[in-house]
Amino acid sequence: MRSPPIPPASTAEKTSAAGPCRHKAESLRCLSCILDDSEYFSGLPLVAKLALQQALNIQSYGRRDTLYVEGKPSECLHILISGEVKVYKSLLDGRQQIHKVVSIPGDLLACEDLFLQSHSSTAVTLDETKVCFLRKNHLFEIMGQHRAIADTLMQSMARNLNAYIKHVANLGQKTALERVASYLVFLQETHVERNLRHGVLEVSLTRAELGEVLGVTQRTLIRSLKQLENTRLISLTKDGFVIHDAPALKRIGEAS
Amino acid sequence: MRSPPIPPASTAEKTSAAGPCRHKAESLRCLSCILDDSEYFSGLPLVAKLALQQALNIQSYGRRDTLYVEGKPSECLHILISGEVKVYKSLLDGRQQIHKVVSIPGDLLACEDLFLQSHSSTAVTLDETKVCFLRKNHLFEIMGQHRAIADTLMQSMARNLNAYIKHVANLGQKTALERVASYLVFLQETHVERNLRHGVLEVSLTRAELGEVLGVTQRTLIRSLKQLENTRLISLTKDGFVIHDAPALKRIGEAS
DNA sequence: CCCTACCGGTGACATTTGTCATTGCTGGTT
DNA sequence: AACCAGCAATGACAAATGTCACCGGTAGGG
Repeated sequence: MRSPPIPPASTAEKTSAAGPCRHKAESLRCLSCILDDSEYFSGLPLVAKLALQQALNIQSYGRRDTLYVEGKPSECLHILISGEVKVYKSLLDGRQQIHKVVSIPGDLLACEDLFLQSHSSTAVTLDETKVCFLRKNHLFEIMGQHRAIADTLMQSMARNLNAYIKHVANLGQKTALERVASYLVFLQETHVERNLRHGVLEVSLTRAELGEVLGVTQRTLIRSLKQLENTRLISLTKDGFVIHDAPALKRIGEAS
Repeated sequence: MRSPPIPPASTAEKTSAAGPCRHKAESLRCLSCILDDSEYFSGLPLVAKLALQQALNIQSYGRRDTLYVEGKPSECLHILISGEVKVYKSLLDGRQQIHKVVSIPGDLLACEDLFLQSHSSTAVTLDETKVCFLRKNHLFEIMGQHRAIADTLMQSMARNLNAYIKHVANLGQKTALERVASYLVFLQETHVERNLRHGVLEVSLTRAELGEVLGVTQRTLIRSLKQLENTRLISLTKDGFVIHDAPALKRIGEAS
């Protein structure tokens, strides 16, 4: 009974212009540095990284392109190179629940669907985005040869699991204001060396989407933001949020 | 601002009376059949199972005993043998969010904390319960020798992850009634060969706890149950729920 | 036996959140 | 310049949910 149904998926094939992969020379060169830069993969032994590299393919997407769709067969694991992707589930009447926004290079996409026949959620880019992907059977094969890769994957899954646990705690027992506050703190903490320009927290989600992350409507999201602004904890600027009093925000959003 | 704070933890050491582990002869005999019975471990090669068995210890708990506490060092992985355990997080003011109720023999407890220094949640028994546990360093050692165990663990983690994803979808975008309906369906589906006696769905949670699972207060939980009863979809009996029209419930709780 | 504690359930009311219609701003297009 | 689409924001009102005080049954303990 809310927003209109899911927009049609405009799958992309184009190799878009602004590839923010720090190197001009694409392909292997780029892949190799992805693995090195990533907090998760950089610890792998060299042979393992090489084996991975050879199985990877790069793909570029534009804004609001679809990576994969809920219910469709799940065949690949994706690794984010650059850009941002929202991952969500839809209800029949159009309500959407955004589970996460994946924006850290090296983060995995669809790793929760690794042992499932089909995708449990839909992934759509927010920006120009590059990912590399890896067929499941290929991955399992490599994992058999390199234990370190299985370990890495398991840790990544554990991290994911803990993110979801935190999300459940937020959605389950907090008021709208508390959710907003703790999400802002979360954003600031995770984006501190990246999307934070001149103290302004840039967010690529619309107000409605932010609401879908936090399980509230656009109306109450705005109400809560306003309330935080009125109490001087944040400011709303044209291109993002400015956080004035992070400790106070943290206190409001406090769970345990 | 709601219920009183967390009850004190009365850790148990007793070997309680009603050990529902199908065999009288405890110890190794029992452990071996746990691994065989469990959907997750039964597929393991024999050597792997033997290695696991030797690292396991059995522990018995009474009702409302604490297995582990949020924030305390996380040192073991637990495997449920029998009984039921609720896993939850607390907010400062006493609000609790129950993440899951673990009740299937062979299910893992604290596997989300495997790579964490301390437990991210608290686990308390609902019934007389037996678990076996396994020190982390021991586990990692065994995993190194038997790849199959690492695989099993990863799959278990993936299953867990998907359960949380489903939970997020419920809590995020559904009304109280929808949550209750989909939880009842979930209970019926997962407990169909176990807790379902004469068509009555027995639940060991209080109304307040059920509310904490679904992220609503006791009051609205009861309201929703009543509404479902008034529309003849379920009945409330002294010892549980009777589901009359599962398809209709499913339709109400439908996400996708 | 009474007493008490706990649990399920209810009513009345307060508060929060959702719905809907509307405004104004902005950037892009013609 | 005129127009349009998309987004942020607001007000008024409706509906859902939470809070609180209370009742009644029941199981366990002295």
